[in-house]
Amino acid sequence: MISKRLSELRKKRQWSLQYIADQLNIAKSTYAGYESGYRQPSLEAVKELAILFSTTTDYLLGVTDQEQPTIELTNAMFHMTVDGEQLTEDEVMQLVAFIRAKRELEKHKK
Amino acid sequence: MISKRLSELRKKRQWSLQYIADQLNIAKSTYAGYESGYRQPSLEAVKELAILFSTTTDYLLGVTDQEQPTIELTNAMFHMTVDGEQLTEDEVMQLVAFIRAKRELEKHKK
DNA sequence: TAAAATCGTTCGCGATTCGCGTACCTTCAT
DNA sequence: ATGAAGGTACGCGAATCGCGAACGATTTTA
Repeated sequence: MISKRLSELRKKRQWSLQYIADQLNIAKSTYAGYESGYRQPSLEAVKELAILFSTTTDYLLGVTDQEQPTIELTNAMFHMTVDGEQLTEDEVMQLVAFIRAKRELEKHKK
Repeated sequence: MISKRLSELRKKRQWSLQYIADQLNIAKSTYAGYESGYRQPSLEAVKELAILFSTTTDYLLGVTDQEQPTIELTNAMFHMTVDGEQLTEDEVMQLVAFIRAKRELEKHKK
């Protein structure tokens, strides 16, 4: 799974094997092994690859299928900030109400 | 890092080493090795542990320090939904404006 | 156009690390 | 006392790692 993900991400960015190997300070053949599935990267390497590709380790490992996480606002089991300041539960609910009202309005416009 | 995280999460849930080993179908000593730092779990094990603990692999690996992800709304590099429906970039910006205005108002109330 | 560089792939080697069973020590309930 | 359960530590064989080297195919440079 991770081999597929790495291959996709690298090609999308048009990076070479050597470039990534240099970023992680490993041999080209080592990284090539990750993509071919011949080798498994160390946990540390997985971590660095996620950062390099600006994605999450969950995506690389196949825990999730989305390169960037999708958040359902009505699910309050996560935290959000605006300008670095935490949103309260109330504020999240107000946001949801705001979006719903706005959509309702647009539906009637048509 | 992962050893520390695993140890914390397990103790918080008051689970035994044996229980987790059973869930992952590995030996107790194997999982114990993960917590002591004597061994590193396979990528597959990391994946399963994240699911078992209801957290993310990013947290286990120390990419992030939050058990549940925190999202900065002004960073538009992620996706959000309300009632399963994707928010547009415009809508996200409106939300941010809404929160900022609300906070400004509250600041003046005091 | 010839030479050199870059790219991706594969393989063997030595070294490292894995997963398991086992043994050991505590604590607690029988 | 005895046994079950939790946690820790270690040796062993097996599996896997990371690296350098070699290769053919393109692309770039001289």
